[in-house]
Amino acid sequence: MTRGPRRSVQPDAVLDAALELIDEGALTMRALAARVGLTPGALYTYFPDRAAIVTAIADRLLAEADLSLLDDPAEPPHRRIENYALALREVLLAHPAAVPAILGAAFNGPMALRVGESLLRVLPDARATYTVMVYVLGAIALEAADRVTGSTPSFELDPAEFPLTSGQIDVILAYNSAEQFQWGLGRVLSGLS
Amino acid sequence: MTRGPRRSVQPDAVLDAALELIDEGALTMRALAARVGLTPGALYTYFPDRAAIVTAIADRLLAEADLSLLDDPAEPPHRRIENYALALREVLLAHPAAVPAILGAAFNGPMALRVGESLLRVLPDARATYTVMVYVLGAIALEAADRVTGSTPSFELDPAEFPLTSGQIDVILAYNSAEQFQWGLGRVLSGLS
DNA sequence: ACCTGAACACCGTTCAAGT
DNA sequence: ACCTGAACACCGTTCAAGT
Repeated sequence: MTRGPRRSVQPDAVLDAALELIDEGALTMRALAARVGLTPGALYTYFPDRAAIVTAIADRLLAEADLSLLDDPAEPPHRRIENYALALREVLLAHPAAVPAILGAAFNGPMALRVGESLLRVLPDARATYTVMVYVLGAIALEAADRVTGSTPSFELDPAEFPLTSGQIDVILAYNSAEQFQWGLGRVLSGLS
Repeated sequence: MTRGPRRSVQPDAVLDAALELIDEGALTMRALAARVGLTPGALYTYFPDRAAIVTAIADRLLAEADLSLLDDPAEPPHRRIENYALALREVLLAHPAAVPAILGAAFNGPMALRVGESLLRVLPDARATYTVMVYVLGAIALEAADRVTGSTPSFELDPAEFPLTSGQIDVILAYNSAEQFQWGLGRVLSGLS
């Protein structure tokens, strides 16, 4: 039914290259065109503009986390959410520089709707579902920001001015861990019960 | 002690103009220079680069939320956090386009340390404090993203494919409200008790 | 120290023209 | 429809030269 290959590259290949460039630190139309062997102008046959490429990547990343984890009948509801949240964290933190775009397009893409619907199946109160999404996306966004900036920046910390912060500095430096992520999610879920 | 005015504009005036331009949708060094009556190159006497301007703005916005709300002895701990969180939300959502920068520089600026220390005074467990920050900043980031994109985009929603989403569409459209923000924060805090 | 003018090395996007 | 080549209207940053 589909016509033969008229384009020299597949749209998915363009998105692959675009994600690579984001991971490398800078996505530009010119670099993207060069990577797929095209002229910059030719990209506008594939996507209307740069923003469309970014939101397409956001939706594709969202699709990489296994949504069926939320429907696993072998697990209790809270654990299903935990499993999916951890999977999503893994997928998104593999591409920290792409995370801001995901936050930006969080509820626009088709995949976001599917995630929301699946979450509602296990946590039927929409307010509770939204609270979970806020926690999960917020934690991932903060971790991602930390990774792109280059982790914690030398930390000039005066113990006299910041006694409590200094006293728990070991915990604070461990903020960005799956353990802290999971601990907080557990507290959030318990507060929603 | 300080010398007389050698510069034609104050650094704070540069930041004011920069925030204006962010609010208007695009901060460029050239537009910023024009607004304060300088040549683009002259800006590099004030700030080393564009990124420094953005993080300075982030820290200044963070400073606008009244931190003393966290130490108000007339209020119980949870309500102090609620009051501060609502104040911060108000300050940041007044400049939604600047919010991503705040997320990015969340823990680097001097003001962020002060916020953290104050939070630890009312919620002494660093893990709990971080969980609250994740919720608060996550909620603000999602609301801000929604505002810059231009609120909810026409919403093509098939009730057959997304029955639960459709059934609570009224709640979902009210996601971005101080009420939802406060409700979720209450649940988070109760989970942390 | 502060500022200008001019340059350097880039951007995203458009569009006539070719196939 | 897809693609090239070239242009348009921008960027951030640097730097000699002036005050």
